[in-house]
Amino acid sequence: MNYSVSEENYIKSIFHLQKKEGTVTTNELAAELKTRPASVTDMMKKLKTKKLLHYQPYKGFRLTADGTRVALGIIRRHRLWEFFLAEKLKFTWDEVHEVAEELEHVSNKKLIDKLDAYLGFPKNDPHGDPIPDANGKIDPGKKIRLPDVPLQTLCTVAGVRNQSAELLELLENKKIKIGTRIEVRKKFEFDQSMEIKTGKQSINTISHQLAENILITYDAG
Amino acid sequence: MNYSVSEENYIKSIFHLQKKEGTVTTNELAAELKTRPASVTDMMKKLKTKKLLHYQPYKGFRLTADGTRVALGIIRRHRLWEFFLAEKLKFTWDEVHEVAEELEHVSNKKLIDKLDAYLGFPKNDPHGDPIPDANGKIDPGKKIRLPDVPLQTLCTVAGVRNQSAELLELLENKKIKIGTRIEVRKKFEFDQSMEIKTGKQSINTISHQLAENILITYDAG
DNA sequence: CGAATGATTTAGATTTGGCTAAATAATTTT
DNA sequence: AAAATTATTTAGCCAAATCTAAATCATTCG
Repeated sequence: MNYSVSEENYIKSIFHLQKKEGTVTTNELAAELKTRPASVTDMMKKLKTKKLLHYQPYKGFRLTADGTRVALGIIRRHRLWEFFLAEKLKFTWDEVHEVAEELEHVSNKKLIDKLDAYLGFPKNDPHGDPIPDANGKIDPGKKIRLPDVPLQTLCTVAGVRNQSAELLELLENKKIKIGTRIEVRKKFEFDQSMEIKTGKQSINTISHQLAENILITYDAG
Repeated sequence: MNYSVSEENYIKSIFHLQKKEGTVTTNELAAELKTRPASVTDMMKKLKTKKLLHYQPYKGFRLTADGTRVALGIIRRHRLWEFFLAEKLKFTWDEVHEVAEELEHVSNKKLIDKLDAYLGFPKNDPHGDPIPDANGKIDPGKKIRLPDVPLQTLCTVAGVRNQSAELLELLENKKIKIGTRIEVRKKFEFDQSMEIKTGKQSINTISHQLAENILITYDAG
């Protein structure tokens, strides 16, 4: 139930990286944490035994539901402290991150919940990022249809507009499901089809009819 | 310039123990920190090389001026957070200590000075203990004459009421100087002489004339 | 396809803080 | 003053989190 500063930093980094990539590699994480790949492997084994991680050697990793819950707790603490530092202590918005990096590891739940109340249950930190509530829920952004997403912007599949077997079959074929990270690379004027990148690398072309039935949000958390 | 959580806890405990005893022993410190004497010895060696401690093997230890400065910084952080928790987050006074134990190790100076300002530069924490200012100074209690001190109460010699060679000779003989910890054990009605304990163990009898010329404070910090 | 390249893991060392057991110093008792 | 007791230190281990170097797996390119 309680994690070391080091474990928390790993969990947090994995959370942020997998938001961008879906799955995280050893080298990516080592670069992010300014440590060595060998150290990452050691920690991954440890986090796997704690059931916070899906991890197969050589295959990258992603957080389990438990891991995600832990990550959201850390992010909640970080962003609440950022809000406090900016709002109450008059730090400028570019100073808050560094200080919050230290404060976020104080994980007393009562402290954080009381801080939240004291601050008036803010929805966003000074950088505009959403603050998870005491249950780890992030106020979901509005769902919008894929054709309305700007180019080169990362977003996450949040739902579909109908449940027909035909649509689901197509989605399955294209490996698109709830939670898949999508970036629109090109929109073709001729037929309104679009080229999208899903997950880490696969490039796909989808029709306008399909795109219209895919709902996304910008911040799945 | 930056110390580990473990080092800080040792420094803080030594500070508090030596306030009571003048000098601190290995076993005392081990009991206080719920660790083993052997671990204490290891840490003492380390803190000595960092010049925070006066330490001769088998002879106990006390903080150097540097060590005291560090200790006051930790205590400042602890007590400011306690004040914040009670005053702003509505923790009860008996809950604040435990949470402040964690927050005190976040040692960003700007954070603490801004917190101090935000709180209105409080002089005492919710337990009534004095909060050192940004320079490590504690608002000194009033100096009072030794005969006015209640029995069995620890206090610290803060000055004398005259500078005569005769008085200084006597003080030297009784090993009483500025900073000496004193506790009054008995007061004899007959001649108003008193029995005092100085430092760790030595018991002394001093005359009323002498006692009247010794000034003390309750909290030397 | 198979070799080269790059990513990842294994093996072994280091640092920090802690532990136990044994040795030694200091103090107290007889 | 010698013996017994208590306090303290030394010696040798352990675990966490890191590192470097070497080995191994996976992929890509000629």
